[in-house]
Amino acid sequence: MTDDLIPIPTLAANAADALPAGGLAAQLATAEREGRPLRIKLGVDPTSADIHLGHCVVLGKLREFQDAGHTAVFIIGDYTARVGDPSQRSKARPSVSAEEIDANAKTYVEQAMRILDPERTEVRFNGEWLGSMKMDDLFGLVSRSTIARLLERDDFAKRYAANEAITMLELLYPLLQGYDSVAIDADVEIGGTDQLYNLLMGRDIMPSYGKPAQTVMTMPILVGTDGTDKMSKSLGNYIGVTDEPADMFGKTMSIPDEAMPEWFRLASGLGHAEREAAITKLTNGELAPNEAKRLLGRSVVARFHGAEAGVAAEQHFNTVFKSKEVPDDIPEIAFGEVPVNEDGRVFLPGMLVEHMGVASGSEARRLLQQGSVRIDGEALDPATLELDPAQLSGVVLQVGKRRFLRIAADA
RNA sequence: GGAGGUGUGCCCGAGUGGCUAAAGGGGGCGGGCUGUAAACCCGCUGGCUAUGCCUACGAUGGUUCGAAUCCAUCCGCCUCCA
Repeated sequence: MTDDLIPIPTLAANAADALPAGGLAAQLATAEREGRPLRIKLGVDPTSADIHLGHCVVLGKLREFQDAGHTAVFIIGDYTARVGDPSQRSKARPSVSAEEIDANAKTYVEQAMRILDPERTEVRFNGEWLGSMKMDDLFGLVSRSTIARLLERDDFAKRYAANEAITMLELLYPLLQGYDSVAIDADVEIGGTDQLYNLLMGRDIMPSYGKPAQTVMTMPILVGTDGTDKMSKSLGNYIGVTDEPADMFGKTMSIPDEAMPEWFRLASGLGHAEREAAITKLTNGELAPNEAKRLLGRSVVARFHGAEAGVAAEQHFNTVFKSKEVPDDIPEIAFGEVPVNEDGRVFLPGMLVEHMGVASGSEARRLLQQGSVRIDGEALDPATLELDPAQLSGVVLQVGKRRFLRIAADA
């Protein structure tokens, strides 16, 4: 990854790979000499609206390039989203409607700008060139590859071997994505390691369109909060960029210790030197695991909500989980909002569903039976289904460890 | 055009006529423990103001006292041969 003559200090430091060897270094040197920023491509498919820490790995890398003076070309695959990237489809590919795609694209860009520098970002939609592509051009494009070449791709090969369906459309996907690089004159393309094949396809076809082949950089895939699977919304092991600070911190605390180094490198948002220092200290015992994880949690929160929010989130965590006390910043309702039935009593399952985010009355009954409903810290008798409203005046109602509701006193 | 496979709860997956709100696992939730919303242990896990009632095994319609299980038709998904 590093050239003997031209070292790349940090841009490739946490990357999984940068191809071809020395390619990036040469480009950086040329850019420097000519005073021209490189065009760094990142393509995303807006198949889901919200982005999470996993997406932020590549976005963060893109930001690093921006900070080094280069131009980010952020491609929204509004057109390719209709095809569906096969690498994201191990089983059923959720088909997304055009309206959804547009809506997703909007929030996606919005959220990505929390990481990227808008001043140095060019946002493009690939429908711009793919949507108007003529049959002739498409034929020209598809003739640049072969079935054998496409089937080299690992997940195609696996699915083919496992007798799973591969549609023609999916087969086309890498070519379309590769064409994006032609359309926007990419110098470098960034993506997750799962995108390697697609990135290389862009590199492959560019010369035949008379463009210099892009170099590619892949970033490792971030594991989710469970520490095993790739972070994804559908697995529920994610931290969303719009999550509340307390949630971000808590979810970070829940990752397995073994995942910490990787999270420092890919998710913390810390600079190269800082994150490596933390990992070293963690490894040699200078930094206790608990402290390391707290640092990680603060860093993650700080990345999206600012440093003070990171500290506050840690304090909130201490209150709720260490001292098991009621935090200050909890939702509150007026006494009049407490639902009362014809007999003038409070039906607890209804109350919990209405105000505490419990999924159903049956679920609420279960929680009551398990003794997880508390009033001012005191567990309710499992048999209790109804209460006198007066018993809820000016109390804190709690379900489980982290759902709280303050009820104002009766006036 | 022909042959075959398959469709079960959030997911995977057992179940070939009653004991099935449906084994087992995962996930989730709750409790305990803990530096931790980790690991581990235990419990719960369709809905309904509820000692009962309703809905549920791709869909519809049948057979039967009784169906996820049998029959018919249809729909979806997958593979192979041509």
